[in-house]
Amino acid sequence: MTFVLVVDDDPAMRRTLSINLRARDYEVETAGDGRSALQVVDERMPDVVLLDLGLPDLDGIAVLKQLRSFSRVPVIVVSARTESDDKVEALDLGADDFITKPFSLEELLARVRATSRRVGREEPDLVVEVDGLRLDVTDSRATRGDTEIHLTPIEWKLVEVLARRRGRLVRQTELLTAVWGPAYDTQTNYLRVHMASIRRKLEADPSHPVLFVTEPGMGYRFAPG
Amino acid sequence: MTFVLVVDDDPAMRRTLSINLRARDYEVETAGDGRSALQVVDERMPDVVLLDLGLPDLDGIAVLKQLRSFSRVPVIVVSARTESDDKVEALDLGADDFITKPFSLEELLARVRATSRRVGREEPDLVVEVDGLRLDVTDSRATRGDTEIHLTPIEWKLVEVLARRRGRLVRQTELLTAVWGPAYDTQTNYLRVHMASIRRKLEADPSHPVLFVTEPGMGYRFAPG
DNA sequence: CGGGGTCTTGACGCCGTCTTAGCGGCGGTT
DNA sequence: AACCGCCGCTAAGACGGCGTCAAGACCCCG
Repeated sequence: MTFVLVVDDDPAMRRTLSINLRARDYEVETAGDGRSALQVVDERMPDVVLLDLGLPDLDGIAVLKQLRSFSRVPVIVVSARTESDDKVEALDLGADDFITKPFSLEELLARVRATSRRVGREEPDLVVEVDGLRLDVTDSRATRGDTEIHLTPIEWKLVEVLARRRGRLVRQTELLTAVWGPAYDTQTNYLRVHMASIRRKLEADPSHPVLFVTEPGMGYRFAPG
Repeated sequence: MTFVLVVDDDPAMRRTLSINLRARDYEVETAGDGRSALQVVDERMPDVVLLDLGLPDLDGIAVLKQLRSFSRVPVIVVSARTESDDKVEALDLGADDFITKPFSLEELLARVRATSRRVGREEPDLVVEVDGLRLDVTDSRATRGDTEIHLTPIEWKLVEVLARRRGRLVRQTELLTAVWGPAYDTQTNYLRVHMASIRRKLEADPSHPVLFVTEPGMGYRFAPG
């Protein structure tokens, strides 16, 4: 059964959606503000989140941003605002879909179906060990032997994207959009600088990298072993 | 580079979308009717399809239905009709997103980004193995036995285009536009030079190529086996 | 208000890649 | 037999990408 989290500050809207979703055999949880929404996502891992942008405490956009920092749950943004800027921002921040009020219930349900259709692949814990170095990506912990190695947020994000496709080439554009957003997909000097510091921390010999390999003109590859 | 197929019966719309998408570094192909759209999807496997519902020959819905019978490519349906029934039908038939005309270009681009990000690299691996030589095109990796072979970006692009149509002839014009853009589609000397270095790296006997065959006056063919 | 860590930005040198031009071989045509 | 188009091949120089460093902006926290 699909588990949906409805985030909206309007109790009537929460109620309407709950009733209708439950009638279609969805399991439903609701949240009236951003903080509790984030909490529910963290604790109960819903399959889909319906996120209203007009929330009392946090801006809906801010909620989305925070949410994406720890979860990849599909998010459908619901908003009264039709400005395309809002849509663009939400979608680029990691929203999976966008629907404007007023909407027909059938359309919403169809979008929920379309979005949750893709759900199912639960990713295993991402841990890599290479001669003494241990990278626990899901926990954001790195150790060599017994000593802890500290990586900055940007470094972790890069390592994460690369580790998720280990062995495969990840293009510069992809790394850039993953960390800085689509607008920065030509700023390759960012990559050069930050990949350098990643190597300084993780490579046995930073001047001759074997873990984080450059593919000139294309991207980088995380190639342990 | 993301490869987008634009399906619309209105030439002006096709043109507008092509120009704007190409300006953002998308590779674009267009189709004016359902049949050619299905053909392009079959032959060239785009990463995203923008599908207009009002087509001359087949109904857009019918196109979507047929398309889903053989491909899982992400489809964004574009339509002038705002009826929620249409949206529901399209989404349930396997469309990944729905956007109504008139739309802002930025929103469309954001939806393309969101869709292609979501689907990620689910494309089946394109791997070719011929007596000791292994070409993994999706990973951009080439090995003979245990030794890694390094290809440059241009070489990979050429190999990729050829491998995608393995066995079939690919015209010079097409290779040239794929790598250097439409403005260079007569610079056949580029092809001569770069095909030479591809052969030097990948062919067992570069002076008697069997994998990358020249079809004089027409183009090249990747013919493994 | 001050300080440590992080990120951005620009400059520089090195090195591999791409471009460009020229030459020779091969085959078809007249 | 001579010519012409097309292709393979080479090599030199132009070009651009990458790593590196350092200075300054920024931000969070005390």
